[in-house]
Amino acid sequence: MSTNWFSDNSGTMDNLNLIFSALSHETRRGILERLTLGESRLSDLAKPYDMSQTAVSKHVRILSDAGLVTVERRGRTRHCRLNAEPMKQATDWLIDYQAFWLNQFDSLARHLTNKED
Amino acid sequence: MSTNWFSDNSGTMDNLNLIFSALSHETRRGILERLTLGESRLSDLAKPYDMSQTAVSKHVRILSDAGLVTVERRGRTRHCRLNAEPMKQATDWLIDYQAFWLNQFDSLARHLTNKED
DNA sequence: AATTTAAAAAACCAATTGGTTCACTATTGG
DNA sequence: CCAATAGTGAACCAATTGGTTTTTTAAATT
Repeated sequence: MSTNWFSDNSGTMDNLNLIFSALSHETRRGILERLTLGESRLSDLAKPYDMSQTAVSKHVRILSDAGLVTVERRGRTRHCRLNAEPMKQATDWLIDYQAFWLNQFDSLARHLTNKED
Repeated sequence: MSTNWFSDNSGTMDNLNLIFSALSHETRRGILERLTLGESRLSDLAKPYDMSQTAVSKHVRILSDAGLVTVERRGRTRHCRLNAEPMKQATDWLIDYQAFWLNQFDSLARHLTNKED
């Protein structure tokens, strides 16, 4: 697919892999949702979950690797906050994709209903 | 996160896991992009890729499990086509999420610029 | 009927994921 | 200084992923 109309060969594909992969786990989506309410310490982030803080820390790391969360060290605590800009890459892919698909669907619908082609 | 404003407890989370996970691999996004051009046999789908047809078949299976592709058996060939409706779930999550985030950002911006709060 | 073709199934493998526990490093507070 | 707190790092584990090759099934072709 290297010569497809969608490709850009600018390294954003790798980002998309990381971003979609990060979004594919419920815990991580939960963390992101939580962070829309405002910045949070790691330990606070971990509280609602029935898993070790170490596990949550790993999830945060994955979000951070995907660029979706930034972690600022402040004393002995880590403060996480959203960085939604990279998320836009994912949204854009989906929107573009849907545009193409809807277009195709419209063509099909036009064809089936014989309205204007 | 079971009592979060985002949750719906209606099983769509599992779908989101499958959908985002399916989207997190370049080959699978490539297949979807290819399918926006129209339906395709599995063997044709596999041609551009430097991997076995079995591997591509597995990718298609993952897309199919996520509901993004439907496979119709026609004689000895399998014909794949898009089913973009489930994709809307992913788009909706991202859009909703961005809305919340942008909202938060606006609040922050207002606060920082001291314009109206 | 025999051969080729399309695709899945099965068995296998290395690498990754998602979790654990335990040890360690800082940092804060008494 | 000492104890408690916040967090990471390392080692470990079972399950999953992404690929392979080989086998099998079923349909099309000759």
